[in-house]
Amino acid sequence: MSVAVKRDIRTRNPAAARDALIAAGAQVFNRDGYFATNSNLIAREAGYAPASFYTHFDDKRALFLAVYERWVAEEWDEIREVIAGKSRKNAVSAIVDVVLARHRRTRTFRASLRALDALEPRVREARNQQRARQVVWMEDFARAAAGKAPPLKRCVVALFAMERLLDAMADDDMAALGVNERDARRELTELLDRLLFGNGSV
Amino acid sequence: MSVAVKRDIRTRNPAAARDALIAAGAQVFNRDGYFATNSNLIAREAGYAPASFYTHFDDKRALFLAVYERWVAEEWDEIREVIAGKSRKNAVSAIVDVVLARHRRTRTFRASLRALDALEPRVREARNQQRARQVVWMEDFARAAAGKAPPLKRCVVALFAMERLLDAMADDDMAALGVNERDARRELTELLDRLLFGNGSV
Amino acid sequence: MSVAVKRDIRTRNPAAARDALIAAGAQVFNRDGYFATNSNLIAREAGYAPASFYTHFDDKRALFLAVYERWVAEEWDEIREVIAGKSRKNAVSAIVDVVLARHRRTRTFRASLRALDALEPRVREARNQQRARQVVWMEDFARAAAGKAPPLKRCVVALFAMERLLDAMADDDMAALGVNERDARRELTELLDRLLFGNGSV
Amino acid sequence: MSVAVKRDIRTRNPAAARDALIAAGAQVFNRDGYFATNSNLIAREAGYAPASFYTHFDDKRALFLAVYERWVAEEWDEIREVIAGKSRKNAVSAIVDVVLARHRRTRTFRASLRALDALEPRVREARNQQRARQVVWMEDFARAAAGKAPPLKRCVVALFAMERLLDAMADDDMAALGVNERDARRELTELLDRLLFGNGSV
DNA sequence: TATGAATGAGATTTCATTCAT
DNA sequence: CATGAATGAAATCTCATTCAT
Repeated sequence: MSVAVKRDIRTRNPAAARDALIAAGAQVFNRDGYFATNSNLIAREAGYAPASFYTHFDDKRALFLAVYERWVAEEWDEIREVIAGKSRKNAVSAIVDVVLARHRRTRTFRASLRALDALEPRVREARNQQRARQVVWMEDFARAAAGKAPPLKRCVVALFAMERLLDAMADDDMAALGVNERDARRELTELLDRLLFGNGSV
Repeated sequence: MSVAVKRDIRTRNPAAARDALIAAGAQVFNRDGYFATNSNLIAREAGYAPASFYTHFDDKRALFLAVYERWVAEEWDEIREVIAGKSRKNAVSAIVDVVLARHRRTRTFRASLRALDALEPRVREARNQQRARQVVWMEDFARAAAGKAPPLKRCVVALFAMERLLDAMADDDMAALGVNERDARRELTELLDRLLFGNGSV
Repeated sequence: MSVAVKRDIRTRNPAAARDALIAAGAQVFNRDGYFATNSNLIAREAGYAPASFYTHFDDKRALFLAVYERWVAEEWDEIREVIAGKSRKNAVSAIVDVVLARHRRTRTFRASLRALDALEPRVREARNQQRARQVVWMEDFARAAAGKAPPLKRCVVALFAMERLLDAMADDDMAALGVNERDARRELTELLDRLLFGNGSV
Repeated sequence: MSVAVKRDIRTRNPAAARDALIAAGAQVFNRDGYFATNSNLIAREAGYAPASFYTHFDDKRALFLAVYERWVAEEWDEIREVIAGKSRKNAVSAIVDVVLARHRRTRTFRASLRALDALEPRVREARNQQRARQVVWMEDFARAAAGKAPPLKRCVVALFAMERLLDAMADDDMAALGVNERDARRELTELLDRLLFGNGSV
């Protein structure tokens, strides 16, 4: 039986169980949203009994944190992969492509993330740590491109603006206001360029 | 008895009941968050029985929508009041003051709003309608100030950027990344100025 | 249907519901013991849904306290009733009869009581308040019988000794050690007499 | 590693494992109470896995019994040790000292004991066997002191009274009723004296 | 004998919603 | 319109016990 086979692989392999729960969590959080689901369902989707959830995570919140961490790691991986060997200009465009596609695939997950950001201090911390990493990366990128990095405050402002604009594009809020994606992308690129390099051309 | 008096006023006065429920909802959503509260509790805080909630609202979601609408209306009122008789330059600064203060007072409410934005289509629609109004206002403001309005796409981008930056300031995410409020405000103002008027000085 | 009739009587009568829950609790605590039962079951036995339990009591512990209070009140009532019009000597004997019979009917309940005494501060307090009342009663009784009351410390000692001896008799621990009830009663009476009146005859 | 050493000693040493479980049980029952703990936790505190518990005991109840037996044995040991070479009068006082101190150290354990007494027939039996031994000891003691033993019924009554009074003192129930320890001890001693030797002086 | 992992069964509790008055 | 009471449905979490190694 397939169930038996499945069990054979996973049983007594806690790392695989954790993994399966994180994968199921990612899927379910992104399908139903954090608040519209529960640990029982996620455990079942991962192929475990409800009680087994608690062998690996303290509660739903803890699983969400793990899912978020994996989500972030995957984003960095994807970005690293896609910019390898690309020119600066093409790199920016490729990053926007990648992130926008990811955002579109994880719309409901991101909504939960935004909600938990304000509700769960641990999520907040994790997000701000992630942003700090992004700011450093931005500074390095700008330095490599223009010889010197813009002031921290400008990078941070650029980061938050970009965060919201990518969300708005991925969630079709831009479109709802009558701005098509091509224009939105161009405006975003220009904005980043101005902020990070202090001029209007890429 | 005061309770009796209270009842006398409210009983058989559906508008007052609706009002009281919206006020209680605003308070509770901002204190406990949308997901951590329930219609029974809100009804009680408004001075009504749980069942009475359903006389006025279909469910918690419907109440949230009404609270959001009132929240938006209050913001416009506050802004209108504060910019009356101010110069353009002072108006922008005053608006930031007012919105930032409001944001700080309604931090948990806004978190729920961001979450519901993605979870409840009706909330999404309401927010985008509100944004459409804001864009029109921005265009008018820019036109009055500079003779001509920037293209729609630029206004929309400015709006989303401002939305996120004000949230980040009010929620202390800027501070968490090492940017103090004064700098953040200056960067925000400059950014808006560049986007709406195409230059770097206010 | 009898269920419908039952509902008709109880529905929308919170005092009756509370009452029914206390009665069911008394029965179930005495049948299964506090730790071997649960609020769902008690609610069902009282004719209510599990959730209804929480309309009337915070938790199982709170119900236990209410059951204990009723149990104590009933004991005083029974004693009052039985000693009415009896001579001093006959009164003591009648009280022992009544208490012993009650103890035998409530053996498992008393076991839970002894356990909770140490586990739940509120139960402890309630029991010590009850003991304080009993001590006052003893002092009054001794004063009426012998002209003066014995010192408090002696009354308290007498109370605790009596408490344990009645428990031991009712629970057949005396019998297990080879002491029959008649002898046990005589020893108990003599002990009380010595303690309260300082001599060996009643 | 110390953990490895610990394992080396215990592994494949069922007696040591049993021992460790009883010791952990004694500690945990006295810290958290019988009903507020579980076999998984006790096994972990003993340094074993949850499943190992079942290699040595059928269930939590069986462990409790073993803990009780050890508790009783330790009491006899302590008493034997402390009365060695003491006069009769000093012996009684020393016993009260020892037992009171033990009771105070094992307050929560005793509470569980009193609860299980009525809930678990095996515990009941074990306690009554222990009481039978105590009665024999009392008879011997009285015989040695006064030439002849009091009747069984009197010894049994004395035992139960003493049992409760020592519990009440150790649990501060005496104090709660306004009787200080010194007075309580004097009353207890006098009571025993009267019961066992038929007079009022020690 | 020892164990890590897994789980069935179940207890506690919450809450949106209904219903009779 | 207002309501107190009641509850079905469900989510969270616990724990004794089993099983394969």
